[in-house]
Amino acid sequence: MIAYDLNHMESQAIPPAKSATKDLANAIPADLRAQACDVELEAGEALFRIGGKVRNAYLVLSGEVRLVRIGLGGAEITLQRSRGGFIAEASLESKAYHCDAIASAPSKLLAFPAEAFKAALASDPAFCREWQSILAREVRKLRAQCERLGLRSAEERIRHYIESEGVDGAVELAMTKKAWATDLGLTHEALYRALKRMADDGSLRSVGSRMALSR
Amino acid sequence: MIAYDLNHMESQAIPPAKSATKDLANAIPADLRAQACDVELEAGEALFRIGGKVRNAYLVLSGEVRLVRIGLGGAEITLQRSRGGFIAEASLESKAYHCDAIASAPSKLLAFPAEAFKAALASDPAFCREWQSILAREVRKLRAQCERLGLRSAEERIRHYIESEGVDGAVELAMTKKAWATDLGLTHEALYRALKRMADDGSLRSVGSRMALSR
DNA sequence: CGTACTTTTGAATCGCATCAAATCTGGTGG
DNA sequence: CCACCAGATTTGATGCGATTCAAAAGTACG
Repeated sequence: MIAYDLNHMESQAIPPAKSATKDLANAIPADLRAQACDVELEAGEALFRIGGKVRNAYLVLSGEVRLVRIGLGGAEITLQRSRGGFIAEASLESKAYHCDAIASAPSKLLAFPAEAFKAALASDPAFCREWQSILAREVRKLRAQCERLGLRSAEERIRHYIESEGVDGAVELAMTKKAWATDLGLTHEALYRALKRMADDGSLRSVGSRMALSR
Repeated sequence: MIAYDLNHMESQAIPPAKSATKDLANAIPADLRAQACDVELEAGEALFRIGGKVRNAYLVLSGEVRLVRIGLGGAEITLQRSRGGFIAEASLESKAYHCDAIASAPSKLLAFPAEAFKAALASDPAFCREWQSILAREVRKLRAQCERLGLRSAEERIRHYIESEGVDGAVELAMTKKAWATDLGLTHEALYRALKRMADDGSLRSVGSRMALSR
């Protein structure tokens, strides 16, 4: 039994699924949906372990699940973190898992039998198209995220986020600023300060959770 | 006509396609492959422009192509950067492009007619599966990359890279260290210094382009 | 054998992380 | 309704590590 770093555990329940997750659930054919099981995990509990046989496709409904591998020095390496949406879908093709999946907060998920999932993909052209579309959207979002994290300053990342996720230089944040900071690869302090600087010099107007760039 | 930031232009030709790109090309059915056109771009040249009709799926063989949007203040926002592999594949579903595609180095690509591409996906189950598998791999790679860029120190990113991209705590780098630094979201100086520190304290052994973690 | 680029090292600076602590806010139970 | 609590939001002080600017040495290739 491996002890996981408790720094990554959220002490409190994480808000319910985002709307996007609901869309995902709707994309699933009824007959496949009927075969899904509910899974509930406590913080720190494992969904699967490295070497385990791939039996299911998992959809995270709420909470947070991380894919983790233990490195040489015993340090843990997070490969993916899901707070809604599919997790480890790339493992569907493998026989066995190449990492551990650990809930870092109390989480609810849906488990679809892997065989049924693959069969549905093969036999249901609409689902197949939908699945490709889901993957393609995910790829686009992740690429933008990588570009953003490659930027050096807090302000550049904020601008990039608003310009790429928002419309016309404005976004309605769907999360707390603290969570946003994590998404941007910043500490919350750095984010607050950068926002203040931008508000002060007039390049950003912020009302509640709506952020709009100026000029 | 929009002038693009020349800082992002590579003055020199970028090495030929990685082996992964070759695999991609092989995944494409012969009849689709036969319909592909070669495209060559000079540095700074546009592959397509925002608002343009989506006519093709593009595979970058060599060089570098960036998807770029111009923000409010005239600053450019890079959404994706491809140095091999498909680019803008998420746009296949759209009618028109929502960003510009600019070569930042002399580049060669293949253009597949979008209709033929989609038809092949629909009619060729093997290609459809292969395409899903390509997307899933891409998703996995990008998620690992995002996790890596979220790490705060150069050393952590190096460890993460080696542990997640390599085998048994060792990788054979397929690029120059300078290019690696960009992948890691670091300046090349920061990478060289971090590598030296790690070599000095014995946590990394490096022979040529092979990097191995110790302990 | 010269040119272009990578690799390496140095010095100075700046921005972000870190540690601390005070307020604010929404939700809970008495 | 109010007291209370857990997080979120802010602000401050400090230090470290990465960026930046510079320049030298190494290397591949025509």
